[in-house]
Amino acid sequence: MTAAAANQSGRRTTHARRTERAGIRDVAAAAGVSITTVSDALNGKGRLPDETRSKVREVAERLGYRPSAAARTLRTGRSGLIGLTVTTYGQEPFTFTEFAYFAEMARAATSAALTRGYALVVLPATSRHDVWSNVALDGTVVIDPADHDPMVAELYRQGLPVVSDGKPGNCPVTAWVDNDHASAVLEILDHLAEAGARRIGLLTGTSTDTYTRLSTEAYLGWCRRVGQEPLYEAYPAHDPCAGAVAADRLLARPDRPDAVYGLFDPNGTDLLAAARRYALRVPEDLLLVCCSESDVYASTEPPITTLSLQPQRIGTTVVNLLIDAIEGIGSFTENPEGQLMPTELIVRRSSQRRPPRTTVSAPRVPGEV
Amino acid sequence: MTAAAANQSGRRTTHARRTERAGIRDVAAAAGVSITTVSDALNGKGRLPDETRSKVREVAERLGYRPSAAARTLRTGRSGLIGLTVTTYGQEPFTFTEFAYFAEMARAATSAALTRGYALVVLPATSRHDVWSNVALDGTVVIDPADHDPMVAELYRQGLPVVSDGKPGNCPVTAWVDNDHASAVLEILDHLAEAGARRIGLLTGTSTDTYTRLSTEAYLGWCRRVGQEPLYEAYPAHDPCAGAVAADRLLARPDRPDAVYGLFDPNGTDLLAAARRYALRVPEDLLLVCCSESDVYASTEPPITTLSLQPQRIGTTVVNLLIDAIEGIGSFTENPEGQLMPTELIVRRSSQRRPPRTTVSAPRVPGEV
DNA sequence: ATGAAAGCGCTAACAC
DNA sequence: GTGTTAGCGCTTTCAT
Repeated sequence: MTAAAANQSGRRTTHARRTERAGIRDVAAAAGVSITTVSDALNGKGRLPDETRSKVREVAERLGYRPSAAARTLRTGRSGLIGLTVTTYGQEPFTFTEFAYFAEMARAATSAALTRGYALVVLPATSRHDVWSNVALDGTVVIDPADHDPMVAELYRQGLPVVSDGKPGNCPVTAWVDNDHASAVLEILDHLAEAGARRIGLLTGTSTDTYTRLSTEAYLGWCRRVGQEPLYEAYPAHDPCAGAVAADRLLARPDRPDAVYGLFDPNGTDLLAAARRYALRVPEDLLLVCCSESDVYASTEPPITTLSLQPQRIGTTVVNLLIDAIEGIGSFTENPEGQLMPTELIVRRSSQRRPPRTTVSAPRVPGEV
Repeated sequence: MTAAAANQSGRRTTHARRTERAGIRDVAAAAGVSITTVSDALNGKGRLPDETRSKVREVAERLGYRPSAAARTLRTGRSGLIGLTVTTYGQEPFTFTEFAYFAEMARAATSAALTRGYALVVLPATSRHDVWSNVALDGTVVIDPADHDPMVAELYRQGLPVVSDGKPGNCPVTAWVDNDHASAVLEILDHLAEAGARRIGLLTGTSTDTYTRLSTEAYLGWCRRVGQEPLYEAYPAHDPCAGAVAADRLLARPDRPDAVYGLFDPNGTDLLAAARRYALRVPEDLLLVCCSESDVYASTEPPITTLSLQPQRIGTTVVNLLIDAIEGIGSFTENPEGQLMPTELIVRRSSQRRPPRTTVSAPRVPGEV
């Protein structure tokens, strides 16, 4: 045993081993090497003979040694943690996963982070300040930042990379990713018009996030262009009851639309229920499209056409951009890189006046099995 | 300026200020106090005059000082981070939020953690080992641990508190929470029998988790008791397509059930679709109940009776138990505390042969508005 | 090829 | 009341 090892273990014992877990010094002492060698052996660094390396590994294993993440973080300045900040709607406590979009996006983001060796922490923008300051982040994903988002500004000041889901209004993000919401809406409106709609209504939200704003603007622009009177109802998107009421109101109007596009997830079922109340057949009397990530719409009666924003893709991309920024040495550009991701229109019966010929086999009935 | 301050700032400058951010020493120097005073002032500790306290706060604010979470964690042994481990089903990459149950549970857990000043990290049990060892956790919530779960054993060895969602088979958890799955199933079967069902079928899973096992056993026991031939189809619960097929198969049997309980979320819509294919009216020809947290079943045609496992409640409870264990000084008991949480049966039309009198107003029709 | 020593930035014990 | 000092457990530079 070297003098150093004796010294170290001596110090340990005098402190009456207040920690149960083995530390790097214990491993070094047990293996008869220095802590440097242990560190290098375990991290695959330095130029040690394979013999030493495996010896150290074996001893570490035997002692059940687990390096301290805290110490490593302090020393290297990297925590391996990235934040996911969800803008909470209204005064709701925490609406994460309220919409399937967030749930899917968060899942993909978590998954992508893990693949690259990072863990992901969900931290609502409105969290207690002490929570934010208590967790060491290497960077943050921000969903739909506000125009002059103070939190993004603060993160920027701290020198942390920030990537946003949703084109940022006026804040210093490293990169951003978004759908082309305007195009998506126009595609849907054209699709409905082609299916015979003459008066297309919109179920939209009252909040001012980019998605709602861009989509509504695109709708209004389209109406202006084709000379249709806008027919829409807006409601606070975070309130599911309000959504059902708004759907009902839209179909109760004297100038009732013959097609509706709903911007939020549960609008499809709400509109379907409302249509039933007014004895409107879908798609004969009313064409329906809804923006949603849920596959329940594949088996409603009738199945409802949906627009998917592909949150998995966005979540994955956003995280990878962030980790690139973290690992790439200061790729801070004054003008952030932005990229638009495609959406996917899944056409089902609710938006087609006459069902197209498909290759799908006819529904089985008993006896035909 | 004290000698110490001069010395500190001197050291800083010689290092050519490699960090941009202000440290505690900078604040101390600028405020003309020692770093201890800064620490105490900012953390509300020690016995400082309010004057000093506010002075330090002001200086810290002016300098944009943010304490280093990494250093604090290393020093105090507390990271303020708790893990949420999701058992992934089969070979699927990461099924978190696949079922609304997980999504809801995770949301509630995150929220509860934040309320108590902790952040939550989602870490699948199968994550790369380096991710696990890279994040300093104060404790972990484990969803549905396996019988002799190696991960739980490892966490226990590390001295970390573990609380499980789902009664643990044989592993050392600090506490656990679960629903009374057996009772819930019996309640549903009785409910269906009361509504006139003579042959109740079950849509169940092939995996061996506690939920599936207990529920299926309860069903089989009930059948034995009332003398009904068991009628069930099992499928890998993580595969939505398999669910639709299994639903179809169950209704295609020559000994077709006149009521079905589905253990997993999308079974309701699948069964409804299958019923339509076989021209079965719900609830007249087929009674339906499904275990789900989704409210789409309130507006299907007909609305479907669901069993809610109350994941929000479970998520909240589990996190609070964990944080209690973290903050309470070693409340490790040999026999972990377990508690059963109630489930909620939400009765809708799909499980009632004749609709009960309700106080709900009749659906509005145009003109009545 | 290996080891000694210097901190990372903070908190807490103790001295004044 | 306030300051000095000793580490928390690692990684890394530099010397050998």
